[in-house]
Order: sequence, then C-alpha cells, then structure tokens
Amino acid sequence: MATTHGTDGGAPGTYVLEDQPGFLLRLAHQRASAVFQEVLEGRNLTPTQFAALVKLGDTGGASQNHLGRLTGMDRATIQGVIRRLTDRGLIDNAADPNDRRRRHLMLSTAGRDLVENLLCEGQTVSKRILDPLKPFERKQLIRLLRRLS
Amino acid sequence: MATTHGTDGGAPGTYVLEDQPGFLLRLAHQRASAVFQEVLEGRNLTPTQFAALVKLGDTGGASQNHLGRLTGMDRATIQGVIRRLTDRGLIDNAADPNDRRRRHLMLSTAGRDLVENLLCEGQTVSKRILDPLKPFERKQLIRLLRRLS
DNA sequence: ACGAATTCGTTTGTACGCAAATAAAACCTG
DNA sequence: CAGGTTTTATTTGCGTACAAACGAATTCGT
Repeated sequence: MATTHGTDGGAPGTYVLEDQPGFLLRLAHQRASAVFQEVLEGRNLTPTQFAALVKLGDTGGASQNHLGRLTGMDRATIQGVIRRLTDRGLIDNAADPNDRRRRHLMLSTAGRDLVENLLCEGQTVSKRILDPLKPFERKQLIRLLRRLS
Repeated sequence: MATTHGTDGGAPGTYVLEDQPGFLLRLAHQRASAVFQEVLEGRNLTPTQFAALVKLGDTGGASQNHLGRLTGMDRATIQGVIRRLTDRGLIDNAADPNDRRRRHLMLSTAGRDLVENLLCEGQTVSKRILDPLKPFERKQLIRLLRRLS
C-alpha cells in the first residue's frame, strides 16, 4: 500500500510539499540563519560575511572571485559582501600588482582579531542548529549534506 | 585521537567551514533552487511561488498571513510573492467579508490548471535534488531535515 | 461597552542570490 | 605581435528574507 510519506512518489495525485527536499532545505536554512543571528546578536554580521572572513583567515589572502568560489557566492554576491566588510575595516582590499584585474583581499588586524574571537561562537551556532538531533544523526546529516552539493 | 571532521569540536583552534551545518545547508539550498530553475526552465516561477501555489491548491483558500505560515514566509516576504502571482492572474485576491483586515486568496482557474501541470515537474525536481544519494539515504535526509525545523 | 492588546497587511531599508551586460586586463594562438 | 578568447570585477534588475514601524481592524479583559 502507498504511504503518504516517502520519496518514491506515492499515489499519482499526491504531492506533499512538506516532504519535498527543496522545501525542507529552504526551511532548515532559514532556521540555521536565525540561530546564527541569535548567537551573534549585536555583532551585526551575517552568515555569509562570517564565511568570507573565516575563509580569508584560512587562506591568508585571496582574490575576490577565488574567495567567492571557496564560500559558494557568485561574483555579483561576493562583491557586495566584500564591499561591506571593507567599509567596516575588517578587510584590506588592495590592487594585485601581478594582475591588475584582481583585488587582493586580506584580513585587517581588526578582522583577524574579530575572527579569532568569533570561532567559538561559530561552534555554538553549529551545536545549536544540530541540537534537535542525536549525536550519530548529526554526523549522518553532515555527511548527507556534503554529498548533495 | 581527534579527527579533522565531525561535529564534536576537534582540536581547540579548529573550525572547518565546510563541515558546519549552516554552511552546508546554505549550499544545499542553493543547489536545490538551481535544480528547480533548471527543471522548470521557461516557466518563470520560483520555488517560493511554487510553494504558495501548491499550498493554496491544498487548502482551497487562505488569508495571506496564514498562507505565509504554511509555506515558511514572513508577512513582508509573502506580500511580494502574492502580489506577483496576483498580477499574473494565477491567484484571485478578494477582501474577506468576515474580517476586513484579511485578503482571501484562492487559485484562479489559470492557477489551478498550472499547478496541476506542475506537480509532475515538482516530483522531478525532488528526485534530481536527491539524486546523489542512495534510496535509503534519501529517506534519512528527509527525516533529519524535518526534525531540524 | 471601552480601552488595551493582538492580528492583518503594507512599507521601508538592508542583505543575499543570480542572470545578464559591460569594461578592463590578461591569455592564447596563429 | 595582432586578434580573439577568457578571466576579473562592476553594475543593473528582479526575487527572496527579515527587522522595524505603521495604520486599520478585531479581539480580549474588565
């Protein structure tokens, strides 16, 4: 007999929005962003800004496009993100002498200090997002999500 | 010994962006939206618009805020979504006689026809999103995502 | 019944996310 | 080395997503 749930179709006329992966991913992402804002309240930082800062810390410096690839933002998106972080003095934004098309991005001293202080809160965000799951399920979810993209 | 992966922290100074659930959810959601656009190419419809239409078909009619709650959109967001769908003649948007604050929303005839034709493509979208996973993993992922929100 | 609190919808402002067009610089190839 | 292609960054336009403030309508407590 056909169940209402499951991913294998069900009855011909059946389409349960709440069971579709796209819909569930949208809601899960919304909740993740909400948790981020809650934990980093008052920091005035978005998840994408945080990602850009962390990756810039990891790499020690990158071009705008390259950083975008590392953090999953296209050129139009990363442009605004970098502009806002540069305006706040968290990123040093210099022309690349070797390739005048590129902007060489680095964390400023203030940026480096900020990231260092924020990594701990980043861990808290991840823990809170995964809070509804049992430990082994958290690893499962991470593993499955990695394989989706 | 501590591994580089896993959700239980790892070494004190370690924060691997690619292992964080928020970052992975953002990427997965981006990919899901891309698949949606690909499958429904030329339809000029977004995932949220699709969700609103489907839910309006399920319920047979709802107020704007109520529909927003069902589809995970806040008032400001659902407002624009409904306006665009109404402008395109897919939704009938009437004043509620019982409560003059509310707008009573229903699928128009064109909207009902469209949704009926689109449900099949919706199934295709879901299948394509879950394509990288084995069948039992697809059910696992859906189950875990449901518990996150 | 009346004032307070709540709900509904709108509007404004900020920030992703992406398509498409543009300009400048670097590259490749003949 | 000249001409075409590719890469980098910017800009415009549209569509979510959400906070905050607002007016209008309803509901609730007393």
